[in-house]
Amino acid sequence: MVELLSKVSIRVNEKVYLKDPESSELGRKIVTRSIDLIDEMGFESFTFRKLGMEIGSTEASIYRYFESKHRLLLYLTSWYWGWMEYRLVFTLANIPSARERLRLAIGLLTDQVTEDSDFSHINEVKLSRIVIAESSKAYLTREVDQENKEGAFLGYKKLVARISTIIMEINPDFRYPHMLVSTVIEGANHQRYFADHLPRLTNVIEGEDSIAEFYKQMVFNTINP
Amino acid sequence: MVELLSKVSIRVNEKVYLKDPESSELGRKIVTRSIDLIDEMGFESFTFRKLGMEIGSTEASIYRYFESKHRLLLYLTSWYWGWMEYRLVFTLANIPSARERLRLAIGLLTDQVTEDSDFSHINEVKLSRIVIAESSKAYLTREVDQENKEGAFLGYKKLVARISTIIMEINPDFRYPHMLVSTVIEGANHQRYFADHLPRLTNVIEGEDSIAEFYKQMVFNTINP
DNA sequence: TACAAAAGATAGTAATACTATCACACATGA
DNA sequence: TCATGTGTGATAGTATTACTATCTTTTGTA
Repeated sequence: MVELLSKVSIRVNEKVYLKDPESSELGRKIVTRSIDLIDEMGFESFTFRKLGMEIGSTEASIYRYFESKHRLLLYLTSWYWGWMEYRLVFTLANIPSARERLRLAIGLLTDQVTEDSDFSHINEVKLSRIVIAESSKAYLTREVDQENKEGAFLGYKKLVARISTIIMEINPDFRYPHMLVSTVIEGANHQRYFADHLPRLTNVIEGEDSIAEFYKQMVFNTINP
Repeated sequence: MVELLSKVSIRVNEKVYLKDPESSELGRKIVTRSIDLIDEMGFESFTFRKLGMEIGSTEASIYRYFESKHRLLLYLTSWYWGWMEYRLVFTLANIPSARERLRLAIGLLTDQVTEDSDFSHINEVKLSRIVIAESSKAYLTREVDQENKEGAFLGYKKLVARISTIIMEINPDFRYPHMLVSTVIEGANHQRYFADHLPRLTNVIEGEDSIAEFYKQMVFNTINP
């Protein structure tokens, strides 16, 4: 899989960038180092000026790739959902049982990302931390409707749709598949954040992945009581 | 209840403000009008300068009440969770059945707030929209640990703890009560936002409150399969 | 070698999120 | 009645941010 992946790149909707960052050395550096910086200092403190200094370039050059730092965040989150869908397709290939496919899918969405797959210039461990702490800010803005029209959230929606399909295979009468899947994705991210910062809002049990465990229980009991 | 409430005020942890906004006319105006403005223009575009102009005062005067606009957001969200807990206690009083209490609690958390209770200078309908669209930003910052230490999130944690207790009454073996409750609260808010802006991430069925319905199903099936 | 496209260098702007200082109105209490 | 202090208003100032504009230099390629 790693070999195959090394020949593949995740496509991000072209509306979120001005110039494809995959198309040049500078573009890839912008992406790689922005992930480092946002992970270190948080999205609020991150600026194109700081990034420029880090990569030995300038603000102006970065603006040729991304219209704003918000668009860069859209790029990073879109890439992440694209990557997730990619992993999902491979993970579920040739598994006949729908229940087993759903189990694997929930695992993928809720397990902690602990290994950098190393098939790109993107560090997925750091990126997953960014998604946990910052991805809500990608859509909680006044520009959400416009950006949605432009397709900025297609990757997320495709992922949700794909898993909803599995749920409908298991129980065609279940009325809220999209709601359930997006609850799991957002929920798992929030619970990981709570575990680190607001532990009284969650239940982390030493030595087990409670979050993955909880959401598996929740999904199966909800769709097939 | 309305009469009783008119004599009561929601207490917010005093660390989030410099001077209690309930203690003066100006303070109450700051809170009332900031809710209007944030609801209208979003938290990003909202500034103390604009608020000052709205209430015929100045930036400097507002800064005497709140250290920053972020602290004001903490105040508003804390007030909201305090108000929720208050309503919860009244709603659940004298209901012997734990299952019925849980049902009512989930309803309170997930139903849309459509009426301004009119017992304070705070418009709860607008505030609930702010909570839906902006409250994640109250804790998704690098200052979360410090602010948590100061007690900025106590209201939220108390509410979660209170509902968790009911769950434990129903099923003492359930291992993730806090996780379930915070998943419901955050989930319901996100789903309302999705319904308005990213409808393919949810399932809104015309003429019924799908969100409340879904989370009730989810909770009961999860704790008592 | 010629030429365009990409990147770098530099400068500038309006707005933001504060901070600092001073003046003044007004209520209280001695 | 005067002194005092508190709360508020008015004004100004700062560092930083999120861009934009323009010009020059480098680099790949035909």
